Amino acid sequence: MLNLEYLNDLNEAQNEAVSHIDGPLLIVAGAGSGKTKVLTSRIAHMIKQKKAFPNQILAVTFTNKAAREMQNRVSKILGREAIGMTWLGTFHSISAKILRKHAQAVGLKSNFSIIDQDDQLRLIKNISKAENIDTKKISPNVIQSIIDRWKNKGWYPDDVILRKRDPLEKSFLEIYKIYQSKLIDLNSTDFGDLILHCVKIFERNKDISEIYSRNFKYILVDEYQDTNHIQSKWLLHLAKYHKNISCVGDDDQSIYSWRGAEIKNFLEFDKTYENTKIIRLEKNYRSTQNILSVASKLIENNQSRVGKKLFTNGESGDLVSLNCYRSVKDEATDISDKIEEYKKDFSLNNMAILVRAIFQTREFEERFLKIGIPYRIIGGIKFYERAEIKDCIAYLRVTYQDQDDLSFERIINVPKRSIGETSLKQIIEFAKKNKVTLEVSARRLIEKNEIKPKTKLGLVSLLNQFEKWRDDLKNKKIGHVKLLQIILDESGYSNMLKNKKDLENENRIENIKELLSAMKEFDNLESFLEHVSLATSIDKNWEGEKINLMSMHASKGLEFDVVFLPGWEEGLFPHQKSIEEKGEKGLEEERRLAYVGITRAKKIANISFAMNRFYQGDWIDCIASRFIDELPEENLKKNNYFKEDQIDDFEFNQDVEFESEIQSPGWKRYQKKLKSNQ
DNA sequence: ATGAGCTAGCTTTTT
DNA sequence: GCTAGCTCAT
Repeated sequence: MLNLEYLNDLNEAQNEAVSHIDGPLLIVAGAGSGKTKVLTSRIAHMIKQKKAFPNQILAVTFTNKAAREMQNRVSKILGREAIGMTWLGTFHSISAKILRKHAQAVGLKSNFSIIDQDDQLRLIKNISKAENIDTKKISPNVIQSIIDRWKNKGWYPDDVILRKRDPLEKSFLEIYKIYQSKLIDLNSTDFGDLILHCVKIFERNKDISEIYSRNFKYILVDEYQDTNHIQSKWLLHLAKYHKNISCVGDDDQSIYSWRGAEIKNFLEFDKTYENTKIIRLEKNYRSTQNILSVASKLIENNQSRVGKKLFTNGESGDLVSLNCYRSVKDEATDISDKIEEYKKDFSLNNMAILVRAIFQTREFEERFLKIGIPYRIIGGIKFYERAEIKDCIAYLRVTYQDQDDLSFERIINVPKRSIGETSLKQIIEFAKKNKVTLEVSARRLIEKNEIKPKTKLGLVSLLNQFEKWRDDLKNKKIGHVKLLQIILDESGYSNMLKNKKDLENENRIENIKELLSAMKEFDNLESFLEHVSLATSIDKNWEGEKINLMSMHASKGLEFDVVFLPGWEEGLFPHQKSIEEKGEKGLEEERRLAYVGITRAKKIANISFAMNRFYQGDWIDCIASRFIDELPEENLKKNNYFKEDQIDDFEFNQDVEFESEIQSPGWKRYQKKLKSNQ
């Protein structure tokens, strides 16, 4: 007897979406309409109905978190049957998996390194230096974004179509050419390559693409509105044989166009795939009617959208608060007072302050520190992007993959080995001339006795250590955790940290300890390095009771009982830059961001703005965001400051005492400590 | 080879 | 106002 219990739990539209298994399907899923539930139930349904084995289902997400969540929820429904979902993961992780099997088809070895944005930038800087490009005229950041854009379009350097208008593009292309061949030399890929190489392999080797497209009987894609051109092409290849592709998304929540996302993929899905069935999930299970009405009215101001009407059977709930404050400090103060109130009914973990720009969190941090509300900031510097962590990874990579010049360069003089800029330049020049890796170059130069004596000492010992660590890894079969400990001790890295006793270094040591413990989760160095390349954070449980501070972008996919949305001021939200750069399109994306923000709230939403803000060194007067005029009056309750006379009474009053308190070293230390503990 | 001193730029950041 | 990144001096 089939256990179809999971179907009972669904509403009509959801049920239809789950049961419609064959053929292309587009699920337009509004905020809080249970899209993850539908996706996971679909997978369960396919397996239960014996439509496919777990390894014949491809399920793609954008984030590791979403992938993990999906895996967990499928497992919950299926139990043991869910084992073997080998193709559930992010675009990048699945691409990496495919690419490792066929690496030689694009000139790589299967143990290639995956570099992040930081390394990308370093590589571009190196190239610019070598090619005598003035980085002031052509900034590496710009080059990087252009290269990414080209890769998102599916262009290798030879495919690039230049726009005549822009004469600079020609030099960008030159750099791109060098950059790309350099990556191959380094046996490395960047994030864009993972997907681009796959698509190129599929295009050039029909036999390979057929293996995969035949295997994937069913394909499911989450957050489809965020896919870019190359990702949609990637999907097209993989869906070619069975054409059973279902995509879930919400055009109203497309907020990553600056990452190359094209809503076009979503809006034109039914043109790309013939006989597409479209199902709308419009029943919202998350928010109260008032919150939903405010969000819906706002988003109706957007022109380019599929259009859907969200509804709920839930109660109307509290009116959405709309508050005007004299200054940002008043805003922070009043919000913290409200938090104290709400704390009686809700857990701090279920409250969030969502901001447009991350600097806005500062005002709240100061306030929370002052009155002792515990908080955590989500976002900011990612764990694996911290310098000390990247150093560790670089050591491991050099040991594992000797072509990785970027890692070599990173750690060659960390800790200090008297290998200065001149010596490094010498090594780089020689490597370039003889087309060898930096490591080989260094070895040759030593043989030829062309390195300064003092430098030679440090360099020889480092190179010998590489040999030793590789022997530890390959022949002595020392585990990866132990290996890193050995490396840190023998390289002098541990001593370097221990000798400099300040708070920052203590944090670094803590972070490395955390890294070591995270490494234990992996079977071997190989799988750990793969994880590191594609992950950004070590998943920590939300320890303790803390209110959450994060950007609206970071809040996508999350929900909270109580949500505060401060700083709704023209210029900040919608952000000036966004409108300047992308005009009406930019404005609509900002509005979608507002929509995402509001719809995070389950029970209580507080929108606010300040009339005065200290911004980039100046006090500036602010006016309410145009979005505020777009909110429906009947669902709002406004505070007193909306009354004229109150505004006239307003007297500017800068709190000097507080300012001096902020700058005290003790405060900074305290803040640093709190930040590192979150 | 390190640090003081100056300048430019300052949105978001799934991988 | 803050800070990263660079230059120039020691």
